[in-house]
Amino acid sequence: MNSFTEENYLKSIFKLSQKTDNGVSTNSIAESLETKASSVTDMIKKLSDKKLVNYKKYQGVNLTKEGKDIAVSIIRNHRLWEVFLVEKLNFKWDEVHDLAEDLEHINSKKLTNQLDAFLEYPKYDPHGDPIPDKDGNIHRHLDITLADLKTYDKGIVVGVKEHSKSYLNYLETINLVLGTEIKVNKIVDFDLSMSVEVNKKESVNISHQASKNLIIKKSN
Amino acid sequence: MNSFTEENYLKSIFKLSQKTDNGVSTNSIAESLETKASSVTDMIKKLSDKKLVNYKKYQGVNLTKEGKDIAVSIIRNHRLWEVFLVEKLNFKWDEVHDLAEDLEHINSKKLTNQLDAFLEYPKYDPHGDPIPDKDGNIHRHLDITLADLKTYDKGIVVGVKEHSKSYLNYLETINLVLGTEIKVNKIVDFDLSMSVEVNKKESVNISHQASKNLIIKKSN
DNA sequence: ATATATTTTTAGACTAATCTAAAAATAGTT
DNA sequence: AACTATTTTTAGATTAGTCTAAAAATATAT
Ligand SMILES: [Mn+2]
Ligand SMILES: [Mn+2]
Ligand SMILES: [Mn+2]
Ligand SMILES: [Mn+2]
Repeated sequence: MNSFTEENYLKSIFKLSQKTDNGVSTNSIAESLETKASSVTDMIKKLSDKKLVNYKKYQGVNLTKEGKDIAVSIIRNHRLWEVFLVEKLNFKWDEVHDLAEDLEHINSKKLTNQLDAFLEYPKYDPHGDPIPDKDGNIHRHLDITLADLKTYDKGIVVGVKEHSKSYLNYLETINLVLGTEIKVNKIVDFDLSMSVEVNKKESVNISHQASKNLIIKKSN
Repeated sequence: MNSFTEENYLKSIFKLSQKTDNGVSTNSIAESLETKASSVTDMIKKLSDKKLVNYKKYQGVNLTKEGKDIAVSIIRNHRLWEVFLVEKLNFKWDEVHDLAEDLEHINSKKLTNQLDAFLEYPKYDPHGDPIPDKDGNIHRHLDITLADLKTYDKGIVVGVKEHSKSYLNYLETINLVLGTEIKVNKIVDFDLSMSVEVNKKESVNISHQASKNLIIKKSN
């Protein structure tokens, strides 16, 4: 089987490959895994020997079908466990990621599928990220953020692009959790900060930094 | 923190120390972990440096308070996860041990305690083994096995001393699962095999090998 | 008490994953 | 096209955990 380390590389390469058309660069992997480029090169060779990535020196890597399947199944595990922790064990959405990083490596198709059934086949995790189904299909949200909206646009909060505790905590204090209805009341052209109506009540001020990480489903 | 490997050594030493009054021998650890004595010696030194075991060369080891606490918490995790898998995810009692071997190393007090609460504070795991509570207290069954009973003794199956798939499967085929009422009808003095009445109905024949691994609570 | 058998430890080597420092390849700039 | 900067790879070392083979300590038997 594959080690935890190998699985983390595959997951990282999968996520990075969605942000680029070319191969995934050695440095970008190193950065995302907080390791050194030389370590990445070594691991890439290993994954290449195992036919989990396609690799030509200096050209970056791409996942093979098999490598991608493994990556997606780990992401599926991660997000299902996050749902479990929040829905069944009363964790908050800002507390589950690190635990899921460990739990995602428990390798059992039966466990994953039974957990999925137990949770009644959730489509999204506590951060709005889509959960790949049994066959690896992922239904992504349209990539519209609060920062993309115009004055008087309305919508519903459906996800976050930034998963740090501080950001999630902040959102909670201003009531911008998943499912919240919002309406843009004003956009300050100087710094692109916004005044946003939350659940038809209070207006809150939100920086561009914050608004561009909040995924919205426009509601007309 | 401690690695998976260190945790497995601690767990193994804890279990072995319950079967002996002296220190736990290097060879017994090696056997239980399916490794070599030389590897055990190395690891013991490491655990000793970390003050998790007391060790004098050639004298065997004993857990320190801290080492014991870690071992017990891992056993607590293991057994809670087994309950979860059986009660919530519809696993059979012979399918859960290997998964629990991995899950037990997920290290989070909060996770463990929330899981315990979610399962409504179970006292025993699917094999009848006692689950240590939050403070590490373990309420063991009296160590009476079916093989200890006399003719016409009655009792209830409350646990197993052997956890192999083949034994658990066999018990299921003859309906000797946890909670089953039994009565000893006959003991063959030649091979100590028994004829046992199960749930006041069928009588089954059981070898000594099988009966001495079944833990019974005598019912008068 | 001495010889023999068993257990435990040491010595030295191997693998996976990592690192630093240096070399090689690629990309960007004048 | 030539120089410079950046990225990637290589070379060599390190650490955790393991192994085999041999040495040392302890236990058992005569
Ligand atoms: Mn996460
Ligand atoms: Mn998530
Ligand atoms: Mn078990
Ligand atoms: Mn058990």
